[in-house]
Amino acid sequence: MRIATWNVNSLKQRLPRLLPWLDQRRPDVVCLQETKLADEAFAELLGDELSRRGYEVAAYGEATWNGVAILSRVGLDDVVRGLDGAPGFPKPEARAVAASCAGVRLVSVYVPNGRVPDSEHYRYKLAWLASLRDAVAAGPEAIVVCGDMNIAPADEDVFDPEAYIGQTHVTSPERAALAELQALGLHDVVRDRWPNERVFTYWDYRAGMFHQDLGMRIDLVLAGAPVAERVRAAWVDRHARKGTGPSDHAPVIVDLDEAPDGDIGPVVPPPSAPAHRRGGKKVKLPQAP
DNA sequence: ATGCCTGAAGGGTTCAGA
Repeated sequence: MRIATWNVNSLKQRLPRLLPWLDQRRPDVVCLQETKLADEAFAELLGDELSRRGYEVAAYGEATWNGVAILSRVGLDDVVRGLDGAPGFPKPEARAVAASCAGVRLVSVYVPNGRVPDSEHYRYKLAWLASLRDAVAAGPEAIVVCGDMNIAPADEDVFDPEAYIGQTHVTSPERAALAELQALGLHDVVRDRWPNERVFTYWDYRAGMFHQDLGMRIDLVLAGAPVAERVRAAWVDRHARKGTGPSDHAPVIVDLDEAPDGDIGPVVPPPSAPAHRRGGKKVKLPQAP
């Protein structure tokens, strides 16, 4: 079974990239973030295109901002929109949707950005993460939390740790919240597979950051033990960040062995690992206002 | 000068993103 997660930064704008990508990579389950579409608009925009490809859809969106979804062609049951008891800003935002697909509980999440440490937005982010932790703790072991965590788990996950000191995405409380989530038994399957590689999932659109490989790894696939032990491949699809009209995030793709009870999905070999070197030149970061 | 790109809303510009 092939699982993918992708922050598409507007489904409407990304349609010319999403559909060919679905046909090329043929994921069985796709977790999307930043769809920026209300559910009716989602269905109208790509309901037909997705059902033609065999996908069922669990969308949880709103106009303008946020929005998450799960696409599955291996079953889609017990859909839950939002997180129980999660804070809003001030109203609940469309940042989590869960569904069961071929025996795996999937949660597609778009964690609040946080903006500036100690701001209201930052406290909202930490409170939201606490709700996510509680939801995962109440869920099954065969769970995968996928999505844009808006946290770089370690200094190795940003292109220049010194430039990020004091910035959101790398602060201790954020990393501690992520560690709490992982302490429930979730494995960061991409880092586990590539412990010493330079691996990013997000590159700012500006200043040629992608082409210099100056990015961050903030989109994660966190798998419970029964799923993590089935991982056969876990990689970032950088190809999807190239060319015309890309999202600023690349998809993360994870292939699982068939489940013990015999779920069989397509098996496609991953591309060879990129020969990136560690390090990179320093670039001045955009400063908060 | 510096939010350098991109998307969205709404209005002739501003905010948000990480």
